[in-house]
Amino acid sequence: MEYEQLKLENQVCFRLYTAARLTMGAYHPYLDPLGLTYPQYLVLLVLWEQDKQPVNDIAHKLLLETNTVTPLLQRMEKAGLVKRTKGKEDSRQRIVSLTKKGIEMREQAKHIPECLSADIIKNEGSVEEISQMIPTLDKLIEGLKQTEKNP
Amino acid sequence: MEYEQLKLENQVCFRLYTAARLTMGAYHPYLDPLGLTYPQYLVLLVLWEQDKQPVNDIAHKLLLETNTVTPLLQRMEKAGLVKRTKGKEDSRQRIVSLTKKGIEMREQAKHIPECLSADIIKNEGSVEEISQMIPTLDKLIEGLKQTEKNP
DNA sequence: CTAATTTATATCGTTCACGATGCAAAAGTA
DNA sequence: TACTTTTGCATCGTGAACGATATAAATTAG
Repeated sequence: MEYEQLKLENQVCFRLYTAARLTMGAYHPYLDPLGLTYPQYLVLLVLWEQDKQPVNDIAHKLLLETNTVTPLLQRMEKAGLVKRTKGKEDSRQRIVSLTKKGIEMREQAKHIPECLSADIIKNEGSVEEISQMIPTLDKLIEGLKQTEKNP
Repeated sequence: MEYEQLKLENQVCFRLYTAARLTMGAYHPYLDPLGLTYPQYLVLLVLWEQDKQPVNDIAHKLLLETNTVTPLLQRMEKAGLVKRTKGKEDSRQRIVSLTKKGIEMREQAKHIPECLSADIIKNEGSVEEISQMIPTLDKLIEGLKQTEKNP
């Protein structure tokens, strides 16, 4: 068959795309009550590890463009989760810091990872098997990061 | 450490999310010249396997909602790739069929899968290793599909 | 020290992705 | 047959994601 490789069934990328979407969906039961979206949750993960970071650092850690992160942070500021202040040394920078609400949310989010693990176990597929993908995904991501740069 | 599990580094989901985004980005060099986006390419994959399908079938195969697929198809119709006609038996249905342009594009897209494989090989990480994720991703997707249904 | 360049962020336009809602056709029920 | 429910698709609003472009501050070059 000449077009065998164009079959959906044979495509890893489609699976990645779908798995990522459905996974984000699996967060809904836990993030909705907190009024968070998944990308907003990711920003909080970054800030919980280290508060007071410029936009660029956050974007870099999430492998996102700043023009994605900026509106995200604006919405999070409006929601009272973070504040954005001008950098002191470099006044081009916007330093993003957690508000009291943003800090406190960590406590409420503490159990989300294990809840998700439990959900995944419940519906077939072990967490171990999924964790085994980590090194491969990391290599894939690392490779694709390079591809972006080299035309 | 109490919040160890909230570290970005320990999260499979973030890797899936990132890998999926970067992978879609890797399609750009091949899809842009054809004037296609990745989801539009996916719709074409579905239609190339079987022409003349109702919106629902396409959405179901891509695991998307119809309210995502409908505007997608409207844009593809405007681009002259598909046409949408009322179903004969069930007039609620919209049957999506390939135009001449949509059919011919298959020939131009034929080599995209191998191009992508080549790109991935080039930047570290073998295709074999990535293909090994397929069964796990399939189980994960199957599990998450169930989770959607059961509250 | 002025001019050109780079950097950090923001804005805009387009395309997904999806929950909520609407609507008309079909199917099921009384 | 009339009525209710379900189904298939569309519309609307919101939040990403990102290319292109803009702007101001910092850096570098001359």
